[in-house]
Amino acid sequence: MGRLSFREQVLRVREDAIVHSVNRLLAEKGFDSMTVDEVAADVGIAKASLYKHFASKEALAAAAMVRVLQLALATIEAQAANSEASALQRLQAVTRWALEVQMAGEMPSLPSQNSTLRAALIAHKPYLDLVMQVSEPLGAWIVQAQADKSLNAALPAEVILYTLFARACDPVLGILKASGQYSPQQIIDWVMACCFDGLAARV
Amino acid sequence: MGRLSFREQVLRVREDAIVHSVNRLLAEKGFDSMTVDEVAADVGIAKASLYKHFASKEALAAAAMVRVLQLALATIEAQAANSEASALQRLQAVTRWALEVQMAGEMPSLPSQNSTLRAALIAHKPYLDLVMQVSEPLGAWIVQAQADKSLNAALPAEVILYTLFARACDPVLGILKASGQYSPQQIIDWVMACCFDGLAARV
DNA sequence: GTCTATAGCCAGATAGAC
DNA sequence: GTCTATCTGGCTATAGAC
Repeated sequence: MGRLSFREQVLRVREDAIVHSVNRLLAEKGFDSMTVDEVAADVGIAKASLYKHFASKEALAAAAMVRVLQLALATIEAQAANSEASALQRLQAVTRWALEVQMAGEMPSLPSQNSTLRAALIAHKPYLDLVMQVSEPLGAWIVQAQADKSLNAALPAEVILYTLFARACDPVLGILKASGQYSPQQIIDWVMACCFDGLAARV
Repeated sequence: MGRLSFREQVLRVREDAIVHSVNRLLAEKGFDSMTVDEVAADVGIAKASLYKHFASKEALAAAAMVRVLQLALATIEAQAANSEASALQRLQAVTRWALEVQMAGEMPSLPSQNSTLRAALIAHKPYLDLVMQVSEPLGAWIVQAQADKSLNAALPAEVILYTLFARACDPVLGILKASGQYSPQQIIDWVMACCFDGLAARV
């Protein structure tokens, strides 16, 4: 990609700041409770200026999702480059990364039930492309881990993939974090254990 | 409890119809996307009449939660009466019941992030009491199952309890159901396996 | 208690000057 | 592109007749 002009760099930095605020507010309050006024106040610009950068509240949410998916993709690529790790270890590393992001209050949570938001997301090509790019290597590792008998082969790969996505937003983390009794690391270890080892005892 | 007058019975039936509609709409659209107009239309009465029965939208949601918690309590009591079952089997039976309710589109899902709703719920004594009444026997069974080594004893009972509550609203069910590829029974079996056996293969 | 009609408010989006 | 000020629609909640 070519060099950006000064004006374009300024634009880029401002939009990054906006997306970062949206990300945090989505993680904290959720899409429905987050207001565009709050986003503007958090960034420190006028609401009308926000709308010069993003066409709608849904577009803001989509940008936040794109950002976190890009980070996920980077994590996945780092795991792919680690030739030491098994498929299961790679899946666990990516899952742990997602839990750490959520624990840090930076995992945007979108209501799967809001239909206008869903429509906006599936119409947003960068988002869809990234979902594909993320799902592909994860799906391959799942199949591989089932083949080497480290993942439950009785489950369709699809079910495992969806479960991993769902655990990235697992509300249990927020509840345990809010209780204030345990360290973030401890909480993540327990949620990882619930996910991969299950609640039932292992013999 | 004494007999109800005819008027009181009519009132009761109408309120049951309201709560049932709220329950379904909460499961389908979530609290924020559900409107009081929709509830009124679904019940077939005027919105103003709704407000004669329930003081606010939050009160409607609380009533729906109370209803589902009462059903959960009945399921728990049925399991407690079943002297054949082990603690783990009882927990699994209750979890399966919750998944079946969700699969039937009747598990109300409330956003944990909406603060006004949270405030209304914790101020609603019948709701809080039922949460306690449900948590108590479940907690006891968890401790018992950890003692007899059928549940993972390395996890705090609290973590397991919260995880079971979270799985009752697991979005994975909705995604798999929406794909239309699998039978409800099949989906529930898979989600149960993910929850209790974990994603990793058992040796 | 039920209805119709409406108040009141809030949040998403825009107009138009600079 | 940024701002202030405003529009607009939708939603919760209520007034008031019957």
